[in-house]
Amino acid sequence: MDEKYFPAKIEEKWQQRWEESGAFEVEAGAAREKRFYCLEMLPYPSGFLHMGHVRNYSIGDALSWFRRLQGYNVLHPMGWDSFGQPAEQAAIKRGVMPREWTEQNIEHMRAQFKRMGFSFDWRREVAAHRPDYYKWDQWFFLRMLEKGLAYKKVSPVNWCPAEGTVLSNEQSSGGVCWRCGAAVEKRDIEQWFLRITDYAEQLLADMREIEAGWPERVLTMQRNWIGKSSGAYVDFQIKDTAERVRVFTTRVDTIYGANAVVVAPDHPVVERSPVREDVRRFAERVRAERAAAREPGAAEEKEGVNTGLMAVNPFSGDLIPVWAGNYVLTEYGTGAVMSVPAHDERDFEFAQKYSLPIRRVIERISYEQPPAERDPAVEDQSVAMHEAFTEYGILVSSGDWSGKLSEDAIREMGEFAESRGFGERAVTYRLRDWGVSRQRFWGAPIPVVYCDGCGVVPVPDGDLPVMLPERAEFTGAGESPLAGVPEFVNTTCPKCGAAARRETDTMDTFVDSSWYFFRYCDPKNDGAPFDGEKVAYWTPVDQYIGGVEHAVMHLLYTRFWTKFMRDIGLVSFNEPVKRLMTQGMVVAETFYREGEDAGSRVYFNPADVDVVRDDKGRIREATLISDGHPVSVGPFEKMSKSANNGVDPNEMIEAYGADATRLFVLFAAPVENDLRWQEAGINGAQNFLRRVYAFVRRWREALAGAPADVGAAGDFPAEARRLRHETHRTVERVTNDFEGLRYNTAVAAMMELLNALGDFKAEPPSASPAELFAVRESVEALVLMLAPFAPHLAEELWEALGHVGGLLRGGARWPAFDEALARKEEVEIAVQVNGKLRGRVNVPADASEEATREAALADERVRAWTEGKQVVKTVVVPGRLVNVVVK
RNA sequence: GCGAAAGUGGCGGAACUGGUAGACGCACCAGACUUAGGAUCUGGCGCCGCGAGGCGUGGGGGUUCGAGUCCCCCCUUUCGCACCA
Repeated sequence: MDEKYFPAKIEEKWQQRWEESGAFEVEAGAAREKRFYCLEMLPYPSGFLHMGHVRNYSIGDALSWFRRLQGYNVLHPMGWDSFGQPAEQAAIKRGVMPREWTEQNIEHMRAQFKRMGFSFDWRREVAAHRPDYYKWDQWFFLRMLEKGLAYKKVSPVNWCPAEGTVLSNEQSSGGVCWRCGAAVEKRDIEQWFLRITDYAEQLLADMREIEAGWPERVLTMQRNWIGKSSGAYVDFQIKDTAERVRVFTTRVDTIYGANAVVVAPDHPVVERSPVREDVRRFAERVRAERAAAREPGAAEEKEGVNTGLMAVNPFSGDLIPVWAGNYVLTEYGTGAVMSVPAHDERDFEFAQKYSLPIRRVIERISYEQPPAERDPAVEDQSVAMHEAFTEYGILVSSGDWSGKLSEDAIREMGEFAESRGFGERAVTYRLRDWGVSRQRFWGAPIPVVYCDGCGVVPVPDGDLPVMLPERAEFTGAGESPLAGVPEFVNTTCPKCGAAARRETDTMDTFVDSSWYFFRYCDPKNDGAPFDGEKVAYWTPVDQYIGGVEHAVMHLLYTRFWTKFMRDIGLVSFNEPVKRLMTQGMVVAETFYREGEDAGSRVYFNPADVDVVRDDKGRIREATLISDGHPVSVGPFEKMSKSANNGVDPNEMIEAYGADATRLFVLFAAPVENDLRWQEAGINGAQNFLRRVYAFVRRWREALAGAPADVGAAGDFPAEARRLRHETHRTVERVTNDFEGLRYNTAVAAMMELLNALGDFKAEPPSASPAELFAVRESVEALVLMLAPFAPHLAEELWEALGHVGGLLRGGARWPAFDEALARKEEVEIAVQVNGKLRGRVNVPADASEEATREAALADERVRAWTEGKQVVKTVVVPGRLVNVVVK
């Protein structure tokens, strides 16, 4: 053992050993109950590891080590979400082909992962861009096509007219092209969709199965995203025409209060309007305003135009006007609503603005007096209504329905509409079908062929994969670069053999990530996406770890994909992930000064900047320490691959070692909190490791002579008993903390144990067998518990303590704790007088209530406070406190 | 606007089902060892007070022998949804 702790040396040594021994390579085997699938969201191979990655994978790696040491067969794989735009951007900017660029990045990042010492089974690596992977994307697509779950429809995309190219939502944010600033248009193109809406109900209902293991917040977001809403369609006849306008409402019970039908500005019924030119101009203006709006979807002031059309309320027979309104969305429901200002906030606002009548038809249920029936002849019954009454209640002024409760009326009126043929009860969802077409090069080609004679023809399974060409023209303009590769486009029809054209759209990269973790179970299979038995052994995933930003997209898609896989017999469960943990972001304080060149900024290392904060913790002033001059201050910025201000993990590894870096990110904050990166803290982590190292080095030789079992150790003196108690208590705490991924407190507990070891009085050369036993037991437990956080050092110390074969191959086991030893022998009891802490007494842990009370009352300080007072009562909480109430 | 979560020292954060608030660490202060240290070790470290003691978990009220924890009102922050009919 070296005199000092040299992380680089130790880490290199063990990374090599792990590689040679295949320490992290696993196969299906053992009992299913003793297997554990630990999964972290796979990264996009940008080429650089950032602290967010380090955090994400340190969390999973620690859990994997913990389970392995507990004797589980642990699958902990890694792969690459390697399709997607940045590779095409690199091609446009630097002329390097996407495949080459991606492979280089993967090489680089894999090396970085290895330097971090993450315990991945690299033989199982998958990468979305490799044909042996995307072949199965295509295979799944064909299965969906067979089941009618994949279909084509015309749908609007964001289109930059200046460049003639399709943009993603992100690229067209603010309604302008991110590159040239031209106003983005909506253009209709035919695109492929997957019918996720067929699964809307299941996606909601099956949340029951994962409620216990998923963060409430994620489930809520998914629930909102799916947006189930039960109500009814009702048809309003348009007077003097054969047309009907269908509206969707959840509150059909309020229909007698409808003062208008309001349609979206581009609703087809507008064609019938005598003032359709006005409405068209209105629609145009609304569209323009939306495009110019800074935040898309932000609420605008309600506006509308009276179309001059009249509609018949099918329940009451009332004739009401048809308006076009900017607050009615084309995309939701039927693009038309009935406006009931008395009982809907938006309609109320609209009615106020245009002075439309407000008719109250729902009253709060009152048990004292029956609701007042209002005179139906009087239009404005908004007496004392300052806002809409949106609760359920009792119907009034509603013809035969008056007197009914909202709940009953909603059901019965829906049924009534159905029986009369002017409506139906219905459930709608906000969830849309999943558009998977991308007019891009770097994605899995959609495996269909267009033939003049046969139409849309699926590529036969035997012809998969439809390979991406190696090269293409990348200009950033026009349609998918694939369309410019004749060898790709021109093919023959699989059905009739005639000349045909391939689909040039590729799939959304979320397709790749919807099922990748099944492929890890059987990554080399070339006859099927995976072997059913292998997947049955490993899945569902026991613990999934990733960022909240995937709460709806990825995590909803993968649930959908799993249900589809179940329906075609590939898996036998409903939900792919039992437990989900969403870790917080790593954020960095960045400081910059505007540079010489316009728009350029000079960044400073946060460690060199002295900060003054206000009482809210916000930065008020920052001073560059090196030269004492003030610099301007930036807000906290998210450290991410797109930000060039991140902390480079390589620098951390070089300065402190991978072990200290890992330990620190897990210790610095609870895993679900955001972590503000402050380099100052990391030396604390390194210091801890150094002290563990020094302790082992000091005791190593003496411990070799420690008795092998308790029996041989003899009697334990008080101090050794105390140490054993600390050891067992710490093992208990750390073990429990692991179950809840509470790494910060687990590390704190280990630090306490080291402090206890440091306080241990005996010196190695003169320690008694019992003392040696206690120290050895403690140190070994500490080293084992350290393995998930600092695996290199743990291996090194485990070896130094005389164990051979390494932690995993050598059969080391997570320490067990003895319940009895984990309990204290003697406890400190707080003594309160009238609820105020006045003293502390020590009593045996098993002291009776009476004995505890007596000890408390006998305490000198307590007596000073109770002297001459009457003791009204005493409350004794065994093992905790005594409260003496005096008067 | 609606919904959810959260407010604890200078900072990150502990505190099991109501029971000793501030574990552990960072930063800071003092001392030791050093030619030196941004290394290491020892001690201190919520606020006020010389002290006894008092105050203290965003603010206000309540329940209780006892409240960071439970209840009510308010404030602030973060996140999500944002005209979803």
